[in-house]
Amino acid sequence: LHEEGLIYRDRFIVNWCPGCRTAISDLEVIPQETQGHLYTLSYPYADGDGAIQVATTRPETMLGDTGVAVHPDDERYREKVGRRVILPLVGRTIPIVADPFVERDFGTGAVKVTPAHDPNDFAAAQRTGLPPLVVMDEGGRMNDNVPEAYRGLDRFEARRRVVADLKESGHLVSITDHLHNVGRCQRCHTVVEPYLSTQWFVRIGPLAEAATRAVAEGRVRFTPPHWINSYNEWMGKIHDWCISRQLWWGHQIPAWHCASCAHITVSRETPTTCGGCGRRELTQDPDVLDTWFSSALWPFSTLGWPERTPDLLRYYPTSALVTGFDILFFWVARMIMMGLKFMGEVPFRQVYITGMVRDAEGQKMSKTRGNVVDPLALIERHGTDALRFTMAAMATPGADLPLDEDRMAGYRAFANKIWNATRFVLMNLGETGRASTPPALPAPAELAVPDRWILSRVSRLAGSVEAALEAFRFDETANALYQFLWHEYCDWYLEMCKPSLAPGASPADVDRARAVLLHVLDRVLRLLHPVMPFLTEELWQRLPHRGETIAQAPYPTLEADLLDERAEREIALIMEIVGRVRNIRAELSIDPGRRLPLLVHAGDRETRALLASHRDLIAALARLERLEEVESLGLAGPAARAVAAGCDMAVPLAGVLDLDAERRRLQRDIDKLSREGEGHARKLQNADFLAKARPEVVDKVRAAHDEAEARLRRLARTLESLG
RNA sequence: AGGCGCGUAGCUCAGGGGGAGAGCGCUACCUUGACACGGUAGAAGUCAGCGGUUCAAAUCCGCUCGCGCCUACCA
Repeated sequence: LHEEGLIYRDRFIVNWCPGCRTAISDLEVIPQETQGHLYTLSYPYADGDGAIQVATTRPETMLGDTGVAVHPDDERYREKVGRRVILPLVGRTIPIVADPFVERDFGTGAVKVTPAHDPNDFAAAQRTGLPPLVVMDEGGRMNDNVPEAYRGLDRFEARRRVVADLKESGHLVSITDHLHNVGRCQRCHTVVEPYLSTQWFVRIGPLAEAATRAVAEGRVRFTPPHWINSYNEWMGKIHDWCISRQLWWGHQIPAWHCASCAHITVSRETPTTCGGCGRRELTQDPDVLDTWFSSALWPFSTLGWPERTPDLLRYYPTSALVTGFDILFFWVARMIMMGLKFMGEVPFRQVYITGMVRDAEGQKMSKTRGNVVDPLALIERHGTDALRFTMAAMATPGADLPLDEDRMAGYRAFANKIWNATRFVLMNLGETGRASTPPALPAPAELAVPDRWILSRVSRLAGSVEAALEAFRFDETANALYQFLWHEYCDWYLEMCKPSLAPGASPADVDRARAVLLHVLDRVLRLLHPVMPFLTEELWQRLPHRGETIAQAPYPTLEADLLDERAEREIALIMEIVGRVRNIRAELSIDPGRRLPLLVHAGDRETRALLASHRDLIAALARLERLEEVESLGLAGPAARAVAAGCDMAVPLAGVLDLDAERRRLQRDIDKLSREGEGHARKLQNADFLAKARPEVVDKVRAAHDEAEARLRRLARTLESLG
């Protein structure tokens, strides 16, 4: 970079931390809104009466003033330009100059110029030829360039003394409250001082331009993409980067100073002679590089660069960088710059910007801030996997994630649920559990509908998980796994399996159930492994499995031959029937242990066939005494009624039916259906809707409307029959 | 000062032009041989407000209010 003129050494205004006694970059200065004061000072003209008034928030810097500036077009001061004023307390005479950087509307329209201690003043001084005068040392104390009374004083003590003395001498016009941003050191919080010193800089323009282009061309993609705006905005107004630090830790700058001449030798190897005069009295520059400069090289420097090692060739560029937006400029942008510069290619194809974990007050957690929640304490309370799962579940792209311990507790319960589900499977495996490899999945023809249903569902799950991971949707990944494992596998499939595993079940049923239970559990554990690595490994090892570790087991993908829409439809209807019976039981306060008779009138042949083949399953899930298919429900007598997709149902409750409760229950269902039906009807009566909406939407609404109406009629009749 | 994002159930948050969702919490009942860190059923929202686009808006657009963040050399 130095050979190409992209690194240079210059005497320039930098951000200086008097606490750390080093230069820092723009990014390391944290602006903090602070209630301060605006001091208006009066500088008398050297050649006659009167004075010019200037305003400042840092009165101590007046000791380093070498001029006063006004706007060239400001009528009030036009004839003052070129005159001289006497700097109070110091006695130096300094000129009044004109420069367009002055805001005519602010303060008095005249500004004191302290080139060595203010970036604007420095720039203006370079344009107008005012000399810089450094009045502080590296620790922020006034140096020997100020009158003796102030020498050695800390800058804030000097401020008090200067103000007091100006007041005394009549040069202080006013003090007003003033809210402004004060820059503080990111590391030690000391107020940063703009300070003239000699430092090394990166000429950032060409590097930033290439990096901006790479992102614009899509060679690096951002997730979520809106971060590109921030990236571009920063790149657009970037300043040269001060990379030298007066610190001890870091890469020492490979520059050697000659004791005899002013030449500086910059070299990869330690030079033996000065590149300027050829003598041998060389000392290496004591400064080190900004740690972020070294970090910018990380994607290739860690892989053996500048050698073209096999690692470098294979892993550069890498596929994705996962990181936080707080180091988007510090690190990500600079890795792109340096990667393009030295490798001729971006360092990564994708940047996934995570949300920021925040504390209970919504504050960013950081080591510097000291408000970090100890992850070990969270792990102690909820478990490692629960913590990790929570992070994944909360990771909506673009949103922060406030730490929610209640939610984490919920995911600990989920981990416990998985543990118990696996325990159930293990205790039902019999000799299958002692086999070294999992049993083969039976042929589809030998599988029961619930088997085909759960296999179809887990295959679909693998497909959604893959899509979610591809899109960096870790929240969708976690939620899909949670929903499937708890509410499909545990709530329904395990319950559906129990009859097949009960004593007295046929050996064929037992084998079939074992094989499917294991297959699905194995798949879901693998799918879950990236999000709950410890639990899944522990459980997987206890199941019959192939391979050393679940981490190396193939990641499941959608298996099209396992998809079975018919089985999914059938199970959905079974779930609805069972749900209706459970609702009747709960709403009418019927003893949960009591086995109920259920009369069903099927509306079509398909439903009739379904009922016939799943009589035992429905009876087991709904805790029925018997399931009876009837031609008509009219003769059922006192009974709780319900309608499902393809059938009407009645639970005869002679002698115990609470008619009022039953009426309320039915009425509530009717109300709900009516609201739905009205919404649909309104649309279907709207000619514009029928004409302009997409046909499939119209069809969908019409079907939903007809279904709602049909159910509504049947429910209304039922309610009427109650009198 | 510019830029970005967010306001959806009591809480924490998904969703995102056509049926308002999840977890936790809440209510009722249940110790049923995997699991009470559990089960079943249920209550609960003017999707911040106003206006616009559209056959149709929580969803798109504009404005307002509130909150958060980033960037910035007004002394």
